[in-house]
Amino acid sequence: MTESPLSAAENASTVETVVAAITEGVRSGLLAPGQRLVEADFTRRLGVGRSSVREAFRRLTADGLLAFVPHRGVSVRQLTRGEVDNLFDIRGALEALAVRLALPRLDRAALAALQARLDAAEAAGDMAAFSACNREWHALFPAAAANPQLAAMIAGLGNSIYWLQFRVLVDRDRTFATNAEHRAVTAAVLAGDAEAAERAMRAHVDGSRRLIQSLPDSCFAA
Amino acid sequence: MTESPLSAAENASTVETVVAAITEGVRSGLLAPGQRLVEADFTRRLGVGRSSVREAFRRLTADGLLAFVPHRGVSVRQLTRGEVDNLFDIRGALEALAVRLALPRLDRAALAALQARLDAAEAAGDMAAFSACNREWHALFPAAAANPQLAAMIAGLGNSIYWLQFRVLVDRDRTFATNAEHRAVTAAVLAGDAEAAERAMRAHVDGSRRLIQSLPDSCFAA
DNA sequence: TCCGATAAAATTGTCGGACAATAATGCCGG
DNA sequence: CCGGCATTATTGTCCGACAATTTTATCGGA
Repeated sequence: MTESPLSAAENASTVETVVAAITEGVRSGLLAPGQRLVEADFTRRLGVGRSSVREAFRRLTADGLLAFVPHRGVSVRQLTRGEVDNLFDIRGALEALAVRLALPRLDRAALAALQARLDAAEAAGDMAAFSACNREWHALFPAAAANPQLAAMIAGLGNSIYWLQFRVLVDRDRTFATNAEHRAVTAAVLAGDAEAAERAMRAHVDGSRRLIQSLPDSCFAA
Repeated sequence: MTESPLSAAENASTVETVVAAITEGVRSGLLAPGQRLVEADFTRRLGVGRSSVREAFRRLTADGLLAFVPHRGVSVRQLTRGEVDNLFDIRGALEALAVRLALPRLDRAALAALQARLDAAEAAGDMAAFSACNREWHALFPAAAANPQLAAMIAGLGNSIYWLQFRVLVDRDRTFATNAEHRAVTAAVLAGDAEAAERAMRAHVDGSRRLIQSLPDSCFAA
């Protein structure tokens, strides 16, 4: 997870270099969703052996970033509308769990951090800053939950739907709605009301789901 | 996911053969938890190349069955008490979600199947049969939920804690308790009460958690 | 004897080549 | 225009090799 965005050929192993390169390509849009990735391509362009490329492919497949079909190689994963919906069901349950687990463990500093991200998101000028604040706010709960496996799962879900994230959030109304939902969760957390916090987080995930589902068919796989 | 229990060397690819062999070894206890697996060992014993063994290792690592450390290879995964507890938190949330999603989709046949597994579990003579019925009963919900990703996640969690399963359930009292918990979930499902069914499933998972946590330290990793 | 440092062995990480198996592509006759 | 066949491209698997790293064995000194 979370490598430095560029220059990955420093202290990392060869396969991690490849993993970083592909991740970068997918996130930057250079590798389009559904696009097929050919081993020989990467061996040449990156100057590494086939072993490393194949292992990187497999690792990214396990992470949900690539899709693998026997005898046909891997391609940048693209989900159907139904699969995205399925993932949002799971995400709702896991994020709610993260909030419930995190709540009794949030100290004064963590609560302040929550509030800070909220304020920063509201004050953000551009979409990149807004998106970054949101991600950081979301990550605070899994981090505080003292459950690394849960955090990894939530991060994995985020990977799977990342390619959709930067098609939305360009909507001014939605930023306001998102801020409001985040405020509702934060308020419940500050009040120490686990039930309400869970409910608010589920509602927030559902809001995000509805937004994503409103995208045109062209954003999804067949 | 879900391979045929035996005779895996027939129509499958080489790496699937290796995967099946290792899975069998772990499940049968031939490969003890924490035991290190050496590539050269399997290349010789199974008569396959290093590529296949390495890929099988990676695939099983992604599945949670093996643990991987760079430059030190893989070993049969063994979890600490805390990690098991973390997984049970996740499992509770996901199984509850599976029940909620499955409930409106269970037709007459599925409900009958639920009841049948329940009855079979109560009538089971030996532990193996009892355990099998329980697994089948549990699997009905993810299957009916029409959410393959959720089913895969729950199956993965099951893999991670499988090595503990056959250390318990040797307790006569616990079989009764398990049956009672399963009956409670089934009853709520038959009544169409999603809230109660979710609660009952959470309670069941927690019962299983308590049982596992009562095992001695020797069953867990450091 | 016990301990730490060094040397040897074992194991993994990566490369390159090779070939069979399978899928994708193009050609050609109908 | 279409179906069947040959060609090509790509993946699946094996092999051998060597560097990097870890583990084990050896040995000298306190």
